[in-house]
Amino acid sequence: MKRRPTIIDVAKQAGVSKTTVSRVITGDGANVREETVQRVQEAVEELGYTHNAVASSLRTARTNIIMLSLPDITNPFWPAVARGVQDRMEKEGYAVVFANSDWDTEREKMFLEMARRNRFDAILINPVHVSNDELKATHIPTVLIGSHEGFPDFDIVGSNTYGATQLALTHLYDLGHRRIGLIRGRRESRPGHSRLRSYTDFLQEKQIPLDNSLIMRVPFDENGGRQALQQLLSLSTPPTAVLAANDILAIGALQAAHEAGISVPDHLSIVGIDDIFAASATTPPLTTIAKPQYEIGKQAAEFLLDHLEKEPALSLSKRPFTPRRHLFDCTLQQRGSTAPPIN
Amino acid sequence: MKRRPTIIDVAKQAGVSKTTVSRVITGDGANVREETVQRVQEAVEELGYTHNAVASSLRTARTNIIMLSLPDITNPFWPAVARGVQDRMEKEGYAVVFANSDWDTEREKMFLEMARRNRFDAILINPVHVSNDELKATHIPTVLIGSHEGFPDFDIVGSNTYGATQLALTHLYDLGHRRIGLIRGRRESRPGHSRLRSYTDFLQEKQIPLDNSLIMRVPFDENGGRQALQQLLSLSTPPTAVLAANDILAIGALQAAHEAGISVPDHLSIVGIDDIFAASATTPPLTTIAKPQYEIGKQAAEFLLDHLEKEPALSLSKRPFTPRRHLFDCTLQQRGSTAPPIN
DNA sequence: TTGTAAGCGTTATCAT
DNA sequence: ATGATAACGCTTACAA
Repeated sequence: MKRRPTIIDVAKQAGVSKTTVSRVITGDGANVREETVQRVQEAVEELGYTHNAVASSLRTARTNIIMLSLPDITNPFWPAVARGVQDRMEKEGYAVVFANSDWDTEREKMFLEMARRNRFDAILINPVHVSNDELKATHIPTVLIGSHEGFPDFDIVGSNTYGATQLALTHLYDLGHRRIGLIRGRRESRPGHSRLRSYTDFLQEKQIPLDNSLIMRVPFDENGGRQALQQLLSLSTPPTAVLAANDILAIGALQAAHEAGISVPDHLSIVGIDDIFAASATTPPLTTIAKPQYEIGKQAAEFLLDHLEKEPALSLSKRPFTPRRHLFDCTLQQRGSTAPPIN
Repeated sequence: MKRRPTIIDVAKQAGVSKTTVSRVITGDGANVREETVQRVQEAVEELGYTHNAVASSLRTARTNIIMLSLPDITNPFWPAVARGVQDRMEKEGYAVVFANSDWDTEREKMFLEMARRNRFDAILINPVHVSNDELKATHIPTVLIGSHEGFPDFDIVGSNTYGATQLALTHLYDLGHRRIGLIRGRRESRPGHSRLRSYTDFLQEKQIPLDNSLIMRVPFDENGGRQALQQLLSLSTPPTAVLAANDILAIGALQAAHEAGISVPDHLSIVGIDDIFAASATTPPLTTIAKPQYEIGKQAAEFLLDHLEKEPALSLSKRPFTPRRHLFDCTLQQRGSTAPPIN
């Protein structure tokens, strides 16, 4: 039973000190003779040595691991974002740990604790229940994903949800719709607000009276969308168009429409938000507001790297911190689920 | 600038030795007086101490982190599997690092190297390019996900791809189809084989002559499916039904059919495999073969835990190892994209 | 350019 | 039931 070789073994084999080995391995080769580098590398080969990142982390206080905390990895929106994050962070040598809170408060907090215990270098999070102060208390450099308010102490990357909603509503309005339903996710409290605000602002601007029976609040999944639409259809004067807070809800609504024998877009227009893969696979393909998911992830990583390059521990506490927000604009992805109202 | 408190600080505060603190923290409280436990815990509270997992790992040679290596996290199949893995592993206190190889050989290998350097406790992988021996060389307990052959040294969890294919073909055959196209993914070399074998076996059993022009091999995405179907439709006698190796390909094919003005299922039946979310969102909803994705992930985690509970380092090398394979049966999810052929 | 030696924060071993 | 002390494998002043 041979244990794994350490730098000491390598040092012996190469006939140098472990310091020198360390210098070679960390690429700090600047101050090592070329010939010595060779000898060390040969020894590494021969022994099949692998650098022990754990020991290194203990010494350097950097793990090169970051955490990405998300509410629901099975919503296709997030994997696309995650890829942007990963592509960028990997390039800098960071590994990305996924934390899937499943909308659960305790889990979300547990993950923060995990990040602390494991001394992860940074956190990227779409906060669902966790507060600004709780995030600050981790003392870990953190960047938020999602257009959230109430987080004055952090950089935020997201999309312009307010604008996205306006875009969708304008599209419907221009087609001639005046009675427009809104399907919101129940859990999505914070961004949900910005959608709602955008909705009411829009109605006001267009001088359309607000009808609360047109606003549905349902669980954030396909079935939620289905239920919401069923209820909307049962109104004495149903809407001629519906905006759903995301594509999953919209697809559920679309299915409910099919099931109810309502033809989309002839008798009902439906718009989603996100532009996930499935949006283009429905019939009719879903008109939706596209968010640059990959870019969002990438930009979030970029912000994080800024924090990491400076003094990791101090970035939050010390110098006056002005949070940056990068909200990507969204674009209308016009497909087949919207058309002028029939009458 | 106060550094983070260590067990030494806690020990001082509580008036005990750091050994005792360690005992309390690791839950090894068996041999500590209740009163002492109290004192230590109070000190922990007061100082805001968090256990340093890195230092602990260095000493114990366990990180409580496992790696999940996947080819494409944006294929909705995998997040569902991942959730099963995470739910199970979390319960045992493990964190899960995602590695997204994006079908790239170098990246996949790089991730193995990462797992070694970081001393991850185990690897869960859907191997795309990596070989049995390369996996063995990591000396890290590993379990495979996916129905792969050529990996004699590892436990495998997956689904019965061969059976799934038979199921789909039988369904089409029973509907009356005799000319059935097959759309395979180009990259998916190994499981692709088992689908192909199942396909040819089936034809043979039913005494249908094999027509190679009915077998398409395309990139593993929506566009691949689209292209494949276009080509199949351009044949002098096109197939009356098509089986796609996964739902993404099937959805691409479905779209191509729409675009070509071919009505599904009236003029063409399409079957997918996986039953991802989008499969039920298409019109017509896709008939497909459902795999128990969450269960697959959970079972894989279960196998892994077996390895972890025994001597981690020895599980591969020592005692005679009989690999287990747990292949879940798949079920036909009959929806709207299949019907008897028209003639 | 290279080596010596002192940590990093734990846990394991052995005493007491 | 508790404590002293030696690892764990690496990085980093400081010396040479």
